[in-house]
Amino acid sequence: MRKTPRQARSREMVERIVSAGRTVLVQDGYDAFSTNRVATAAGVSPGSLYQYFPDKTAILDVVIDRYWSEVAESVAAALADRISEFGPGMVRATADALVTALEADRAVLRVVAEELPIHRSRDRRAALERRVRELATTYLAARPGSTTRPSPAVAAWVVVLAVENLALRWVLDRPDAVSRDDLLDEMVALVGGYLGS
Amino acid sequence: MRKTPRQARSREMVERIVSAGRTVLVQDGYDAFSTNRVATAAGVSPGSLYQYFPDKTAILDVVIDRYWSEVAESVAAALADRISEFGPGMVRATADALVTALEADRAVLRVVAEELPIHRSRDRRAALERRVRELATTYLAARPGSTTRPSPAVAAWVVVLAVENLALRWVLDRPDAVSRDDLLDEMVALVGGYLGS
Amino acid sequence: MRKTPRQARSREMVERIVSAGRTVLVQDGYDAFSTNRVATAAGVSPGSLYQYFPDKTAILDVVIDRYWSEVAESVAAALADRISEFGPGMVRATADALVTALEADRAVLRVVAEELPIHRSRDRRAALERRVRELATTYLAARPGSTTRPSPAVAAWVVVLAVENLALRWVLDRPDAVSRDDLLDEMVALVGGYLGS
Amino acid sequence: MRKTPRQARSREMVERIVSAGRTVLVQDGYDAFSTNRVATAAGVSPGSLYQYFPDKTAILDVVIDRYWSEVAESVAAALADRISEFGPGMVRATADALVTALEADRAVLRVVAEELPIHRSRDRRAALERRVRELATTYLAARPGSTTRPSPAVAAWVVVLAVENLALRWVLDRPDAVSRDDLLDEMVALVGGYLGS
DNA sequence: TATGAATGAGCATTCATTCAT
DNA sequence: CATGAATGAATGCTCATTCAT
Repeated sequence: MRKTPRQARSREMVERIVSAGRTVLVQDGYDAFSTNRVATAAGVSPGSLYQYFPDKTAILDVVIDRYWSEVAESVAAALADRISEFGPGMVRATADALVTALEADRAVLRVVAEELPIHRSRDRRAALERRVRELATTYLAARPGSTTRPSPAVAAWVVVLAVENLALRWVLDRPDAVSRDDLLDEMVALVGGYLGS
Repeated sequence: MRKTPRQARSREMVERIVSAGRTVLVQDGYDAFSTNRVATAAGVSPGSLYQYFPDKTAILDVVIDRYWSEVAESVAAALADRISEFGPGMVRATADALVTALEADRAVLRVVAEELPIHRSRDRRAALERRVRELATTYLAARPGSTTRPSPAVAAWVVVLAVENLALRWVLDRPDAVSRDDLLDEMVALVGGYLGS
Repeated sequence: MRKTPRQARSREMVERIVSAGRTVLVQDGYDAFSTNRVATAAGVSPGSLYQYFPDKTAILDVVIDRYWSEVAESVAAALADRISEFGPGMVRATADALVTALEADRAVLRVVAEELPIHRSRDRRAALERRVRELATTYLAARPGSTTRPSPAVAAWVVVLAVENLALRWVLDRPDAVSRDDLLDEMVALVGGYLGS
Repeated sequence: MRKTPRQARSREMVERIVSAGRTVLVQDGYDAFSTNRVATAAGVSPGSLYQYFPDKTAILDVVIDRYWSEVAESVAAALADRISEFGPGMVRATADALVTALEADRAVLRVVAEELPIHRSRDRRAALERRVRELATTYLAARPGSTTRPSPAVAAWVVVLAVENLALRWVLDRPDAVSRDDLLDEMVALVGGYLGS
């Protein structure tokens, strides 16, 4: 008698493996992220990994995907929430959501953003940026005092990248001179000054 | 009669090895950066590598160092050149120097900035950022219309990171929507707006 | 239906590897005792060695252990068998057992006793000596005509070392002047004369 | 102007190299006895070693030879000195000389007798043994109460090996239970008892 | 002779992947 | 499906020896 349909058991296994992968990554670092270690942590045999993932990197990719998806979800939600409310409140709320999301799992962030080669995260980060950029472009095109220069697309590119990287570096480096509030203030000032609000 | 003094022959070998390291890195990627491959590319035996470098990472470190040193030198020189000339000209010239320097060897940049585990470049990039940030802090503290908020240190942190990352991403991603001139224009606008010029 | 239980397969592999190790040691010498060569001789891949042994020396240790264990077992058994029977019969029987045990695998003895750095065998030989010495000490303390000089401990030290080395050298060097019977006769005379029987 | 004839300079170099070899062996151990290390210690280049020695082992052989030669010289001298004086005095004096000689350079003995494979010393030790054995055989054949059993040759083989190994092990292991005087006493007793003096 | 840079075969070990059970 | 023993190519590195200078 089968307790769970095949589909569900698959999901369970994938879940176990990904979760073990995350644990190994966080606790032992990227260099220790070996198939044997992940299999052991997942309580399965090395061979079983290959029933659910084509190779080692596929497991890692899911772990990374998951992290950036969560960040993207939070940020997009915050931005969408405030998109109609023109002005600095929206910038601050979005930046706040981003910092909060990045900080939610600093253990993973540390590995993903410092130990891994960047290209492992590239697609996911690009997706996050594109998503936010599109919302921002739309917003910029629609806002009342919209001028012709910079074009909404270019301005969105600039703003999104600047804010994203400032947030990332702040979370990773925790510079003494800059408090969380300072960070948000400066981001608002940066964006505000640039867009000439 | 000695054709080449000993010192020079050493330098030659180091040069050959580092250059081969660069080639391997660019052509075969970070994962293929093995001592045997570097030795083959350099046309020397594996053992010879160890006459000039203590281990594999030392070779890689020189390749990386070399890249970031060139970037740092260009940017610091451009900034120092224009530091007395307050205003947008300085920002544009510095950003221009940075983009030019980053573009000088895109093949290496691609590997160094995307394939390598980030911590391999971190110290070098941190040094570059610190150097520019210190110049910027000094400049900001000295400029005529200096206000109290944001503090020079914080403002320098924001400006340097924002400009650096924008430049880096532009060189790496070459976004269709943003021309080189657009990029420089936007950087000037971003910094100018922020600092309230 | 499982043909061989897991345990047995493990033992089989260990056996194959140790046996191949012995072969390599005997046929190619200690210097050629490399993991690759042992693996080839065992008909397994180099990686498989490490499923059963932590490193190269562990394989060698088992080969050495095995040899000395067999010798120790034979000698201790012979000695224990005759320990109650005071006098020359015991000495002869024990020495005989020792010579027989050493001769059982002269090929291994040659390598173990002459090619290996001595410290590789030291613990095992020391254990063998200690074991026999303790039996001898007990015997000497208990025997009827026990005198005070030499003390049983000292006398046992002398006797065990002298007999062991004579046997070892005889087996290794096979001196023309000394037949097997000569050897045993002389050992009995040596020990008998010393202990003043 | 040549200060020293070629022959003499050769001797000097050989001396330097052998002496450096001894130093490396004693201070760094057998595993560190590499040509580079010996060359450095001798203050010459690795290549120069090969002008005086065919290969690495030849250097080591001289170091070992030298040690055993000194031991052989002392023991043979002591034995020759007392050979006419029949009885225990001779045994004691010879054994004493042996122990003294072995102890004269325990640093070398430690390496030669514990770290090196025995076969490296074999020929030299065999020569020492043969030399002493011949003297002993002659002595035994000539001594007044000479019996037919054991034959002088066999008796000499037994006595020389037993005494040599007892001395060696005592110097190396320094057993608590056996003082230097004990050792000599026991040797005299062992030999005396055996030869029926 | 003396040099010492260069050699390169060889080593012990790892680990993603496979496949017979 | 799950297993896990077995694989074997590949790794970083060493060091006795050579040979052009």
